[in-house]
Amino acid sequence: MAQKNKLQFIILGLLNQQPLTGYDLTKAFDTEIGEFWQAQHSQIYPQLKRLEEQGYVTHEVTVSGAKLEKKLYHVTPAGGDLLRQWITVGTPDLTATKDEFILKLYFIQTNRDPRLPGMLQEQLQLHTDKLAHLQRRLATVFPDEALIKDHFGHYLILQHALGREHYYVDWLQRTLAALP
Amino acid sequence: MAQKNKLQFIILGLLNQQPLTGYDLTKAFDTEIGEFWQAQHSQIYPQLKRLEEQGYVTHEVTVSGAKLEKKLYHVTPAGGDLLRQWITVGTPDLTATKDEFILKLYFIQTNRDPRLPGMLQEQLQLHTDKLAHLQRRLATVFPDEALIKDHFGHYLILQHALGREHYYVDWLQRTLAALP
DNA sequence: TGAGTCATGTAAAGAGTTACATGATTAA
DNA sequence: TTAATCATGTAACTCTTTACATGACTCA
Repeated sequence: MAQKNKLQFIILGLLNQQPLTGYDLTKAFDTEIGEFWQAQHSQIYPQLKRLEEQGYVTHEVTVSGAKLEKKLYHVTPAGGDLLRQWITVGTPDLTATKDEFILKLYFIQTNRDPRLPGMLQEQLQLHTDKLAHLQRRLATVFPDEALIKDHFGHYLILQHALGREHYYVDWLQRTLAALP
Repeated sequence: MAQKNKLQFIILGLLNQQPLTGYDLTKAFDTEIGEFWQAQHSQIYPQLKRLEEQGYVTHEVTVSGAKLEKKLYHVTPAGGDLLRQWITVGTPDLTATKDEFILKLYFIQTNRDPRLPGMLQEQLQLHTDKLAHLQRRLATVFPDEALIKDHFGHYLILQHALGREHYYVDWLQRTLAALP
C-alpha cells in the first residue's frame, strides 16, 4: 500500500451526512473540505464503485428531466461501521506540511537576498485572500450560533483553519517588517 | 504530469549547499527539511540518476575503507540555473494541508461526542512533543545568533514551523477547555 | 441556439510508499 | 563477532493529477 486510502473514509463521512452523487462529492472537495483534502472526479467515481463492490455504499438511480441519470449514493450499515471505526482509532501520524514556498525559503542564504521581499509579499497577498475567504465562509456556513451545536466538527475545523491562516499572515508581516 | 516534481528542486537545493551522497540526502529529508517535505531513498536514487542524465548534477565516486563506493553528487552550472529559476518564479498555489485528524473532526456532529476529549488529548500530546522537538532543533542548529546571518532561510522556516506548532497546541488546549 | 453547468465515466502518466535485495564499515 | 549504521539500488503497488470522452439540462 502507498498510503491508507483516506479518500474512502472522507467519502463515507460526506455520504453519512446525506446521500450525494459523485458530482456532489466532487464539489464538496472544492468547497466543504477543500481546505483539508482535495480530490478530482476521476478519483471519486472509481472509489465509489469500489466502495459499492465492498458493500459500504449503495446507489439508486434518479432521473432529472427527460433522461439524465444521476446515481445517488447512500452509506450502508457496514459503511457506517467502517466510518465510525476510522474516526475512533488513534491518529498518531503527523504528515509533513508540503508548503512549496517554505521550501524555497529554506534555500535563501541571507536576509539581503533581493528576491525575499517580493516572495514574502506574494505569499502575504495569497494568505490574506485565503483568510478573507475563510472569514466569508464561516459567516456563510454559520450565520447563526445555534447552527454550531449540530455541526460542531465543521465549526471547529473552519475556526482552526482561520486561526492557522491568521498566524501565517501575521508571521509574513512580521518577517517582512524585520527585513533590512 | 501528476504534480510538478518538486523533489528535483529540493535535491538541487541541498546539493547546492554542499556535495552529498544519496544516503546523505535521504537523511536530510528526515532531519533538515522533514518538517516540510519527505522522501524515501527509493525515490531519491532514481531522481539523482535522472538529474544526472539531464545534466543538472554530476557525481564522483569515492571509496571509504577497502571497497565501499560512495557517489558524491555535485550541482552543475545548469543545475544551479534551474534551482535559481525555481526559487525566482512565483509560488501562487497554496496546497491543501492534508491533516487526517482535522478530517476526522469534521465528521463529529456534537460537542458531546464521547470520543472528542480523547481525540483532542492525543493530538495535544503529539503536537506538544513536536513543538519541543522543534525547540531543541532551533537550539541545536542556531546555538549562536551569529549563525543566522548566513542561513537566514533555514532560520526563518524553523521559526515558522515553531510558531505554527505553537498555534496548534494553543488551539487544542482552548478547544479542550471549551468542551462541556 | 449557445454558453455554462450538471453528470459520469476511462486512460495515461507521474508522485510517493512499502517491500525486496545486497553488501561494507564501524564500534562495542 | 555481532549489531547498528552506512550505502545503493530495484520492484510492486497505491495515490493523485491531467487529459480524453461523452452527453443532458438550464437559462439568457
